[in-house]
Amino acid sequence: MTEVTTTGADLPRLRELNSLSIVRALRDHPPSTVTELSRRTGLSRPAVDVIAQGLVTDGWARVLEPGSSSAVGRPARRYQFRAGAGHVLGVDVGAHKILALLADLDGTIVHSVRHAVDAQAGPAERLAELDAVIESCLSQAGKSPTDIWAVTVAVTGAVDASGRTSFFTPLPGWQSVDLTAHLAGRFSCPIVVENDCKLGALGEQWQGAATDAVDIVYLQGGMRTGAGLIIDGVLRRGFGGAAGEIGALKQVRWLDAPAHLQNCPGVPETVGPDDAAAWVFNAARDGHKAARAAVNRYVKDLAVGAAALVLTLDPQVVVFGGGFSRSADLVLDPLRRELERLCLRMPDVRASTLGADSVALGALKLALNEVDQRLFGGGLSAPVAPRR
Amino acid sequence: MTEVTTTGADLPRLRELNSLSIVRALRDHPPSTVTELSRRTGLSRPAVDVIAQGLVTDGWARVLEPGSSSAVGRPARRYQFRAGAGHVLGVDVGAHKILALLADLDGTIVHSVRHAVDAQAGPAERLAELDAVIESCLSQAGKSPTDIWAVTVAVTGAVDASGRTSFFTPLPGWQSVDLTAHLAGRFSCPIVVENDCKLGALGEQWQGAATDAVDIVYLQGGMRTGAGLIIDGVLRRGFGGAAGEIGALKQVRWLDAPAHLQNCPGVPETVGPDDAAAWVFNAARDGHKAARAAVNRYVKDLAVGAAALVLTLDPQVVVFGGGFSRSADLVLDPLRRELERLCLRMPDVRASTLGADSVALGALKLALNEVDQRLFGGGLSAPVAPRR
DNA sequence: CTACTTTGTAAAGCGTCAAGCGTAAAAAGG
DNA sequence: CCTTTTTACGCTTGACGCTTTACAAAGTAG
Repeated sequence: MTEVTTTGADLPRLRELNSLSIVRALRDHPPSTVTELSRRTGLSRPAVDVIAQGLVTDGWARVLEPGSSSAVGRPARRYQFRAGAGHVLGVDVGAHKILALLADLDGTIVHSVRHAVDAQAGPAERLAELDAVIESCLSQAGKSPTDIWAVTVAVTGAVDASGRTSFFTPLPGWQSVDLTAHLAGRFSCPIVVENDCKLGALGEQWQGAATDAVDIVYLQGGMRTGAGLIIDGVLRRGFGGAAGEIGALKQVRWLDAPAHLQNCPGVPETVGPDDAAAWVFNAARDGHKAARAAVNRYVKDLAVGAAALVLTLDPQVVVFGGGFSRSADLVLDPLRRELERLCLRMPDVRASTLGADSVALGALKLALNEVDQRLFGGGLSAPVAPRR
Repeated sequence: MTEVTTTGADLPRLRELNSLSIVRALRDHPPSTVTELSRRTGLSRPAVDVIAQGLVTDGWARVLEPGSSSAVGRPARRYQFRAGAGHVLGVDVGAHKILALLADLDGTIVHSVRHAVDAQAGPAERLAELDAVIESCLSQAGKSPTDIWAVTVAVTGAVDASGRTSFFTPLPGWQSVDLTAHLAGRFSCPIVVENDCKLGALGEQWQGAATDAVDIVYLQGGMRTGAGLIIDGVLRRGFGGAAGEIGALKQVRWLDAPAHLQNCPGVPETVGPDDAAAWVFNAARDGHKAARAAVNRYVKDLAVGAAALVLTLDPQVVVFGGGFSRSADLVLDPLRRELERLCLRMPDVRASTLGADSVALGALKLALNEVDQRLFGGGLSAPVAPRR
């Protein structure tokens, strides 16, 4: 499914292309017979056989000798992509928690570690916690940093064009942190830092509520409101990495939208500011009048920005994710009503199915994409970790 | 530069791919020697020679026998892409005029015809005028409809996903018109109907103010305000063809923005409503106080929608086009100031260099793209007009 | 005219894939 | 247990397309 530029191609290149095509077919349906691969790629059986054997000697695939086959006829040898040849790491550095996911090249999650972090923690403390999470995730899975082929870290705030620094962020003291540089000492593989909303969108497209769509607006509803955009199947960063930051427009009341929930009258003293929103949602669900009004005001403000995104992009799907997506049952219907009122063509409005994990999963997916691009983008090199 | 999906490829496919690569190299630098092509494509000289000769016999290229060569060594035979093998038509159906451009496969304009149309004309009259423009454009260039390989028509209003009907439009009585069906009788080639703002964006990217950019927001400023979006080099229509219609949001005062100019106090009675805006711009340029204020109010309203687009997409360039782009000298600076105030990362703000022609040129480009996709998308068929 | 440079073209060699056919390995049926 | 059927394996042959090499052709520079 990947694309290669059409320049002059000679025979070795042709074989490389066909090898790639077999690798892809192998990854899509893990244990495949030669005949299946032949059918899927359009290549002849002998060709597939030779290539598959080459992949085995190169270390890209392993062969499963025929076990108990229930079918009639000679049981076929099966080839399998060696997903365990490399691993990738996706990390979500949030305000309250740090979540690391370790996965193999198939995207199968091997291990995950989640640590709680104080929202007020300074950058040094947060970085130390990040290191601890990564360290324990690797060691508990029995992996070393050299086994990792790509790392993606999700942070709040926009990430600039080089994918390096986040030039503004709500995390205290986080502006001056160069995460890439910080991790460069530990990993020699590619390191990507990306905005959390964008990665949330990627996660929902990969394994969440929008696997069927290619034009997606992902709304992150939480103490901070944001958006991630997928257009024609590809995550869009914008020229300077600031795509989706419609919340910066004052007419779009995203900055103040969560305040409707936090400042809702009737929240007990015992409920902290971080839990106020959850309390309001629960109260609204129970019929609490002021809470319902607060939720409605929140959705009304959310919808203005959402409408701006929808009118700009005309997406197929709008996914509501983020911390408040647990209360999507209260949000979705009024959000739909508002969008119906404001938009020309109504998109499909859905709740996130990944919840709080969407960002880390998106980070994982971006790391996998990075590996794909490096290893399969131009030619098929040996299965070793790419270097920066 | 075009992409092909990586499926299994055999030898004939390889040669097809290389033929394509040569065709492209040939189109980029028209009269090329075999050695040049060999260097550009990476193929060996004999291979290029064989393929080029094949292209000549197929009718895709012609050969120029060596003339007076100033260089040392044996003078080289030169191959040239036969741009005249086919032609495409781009038509802009505006409120006041219909403009048709006829070009060869290189995009070189062979002929153009412009007719004025009464803005109040009904659909029947407008369609008749469209037919007349196309008819005279073809006949004056000595072409018949069978010489045309693709037609694109620009209309105001959104165009739905199938590219067929425009489901709302400011042109009187235009809703019920099925332009594709109307033209299908005359042409057997692909016919595409598209929104004028989107095509304006394409035109500016192709030959206008944004040839260097791949992330472009095109603003159409005129009696109607609209936008076209190019992201990562590709014109984006949105899932339902309604991308860029941010003007439908009431908070974005695009609907009323031109009214600031039309209702400006001090416009003489003798100036009709269609010319009021032009008068106001001229007056503002002469220092007329009320006119300057009206222009500023116009730009302020324009900027809100522009900011929404910029914040959503974070483009590299914003191009100001449409009828008012003749007065870009008055618009650009205040527009920049407003965007600077509203946006996170400031894009490059430029005036259209194509003016009123950008839409028709964009239509031409879309028709050329259509031909490219049909003919060069998968394999290299004979040079004949593609059929729907 | 000769030396030199560059292009055009032919021949040889190699790598890749498709087609075809015999063989191997299992299950099903007698 | 043996035969038949079914499917996969693996080999050979042939065709195709590209590269390399070599050499003739067509110009310029001296």
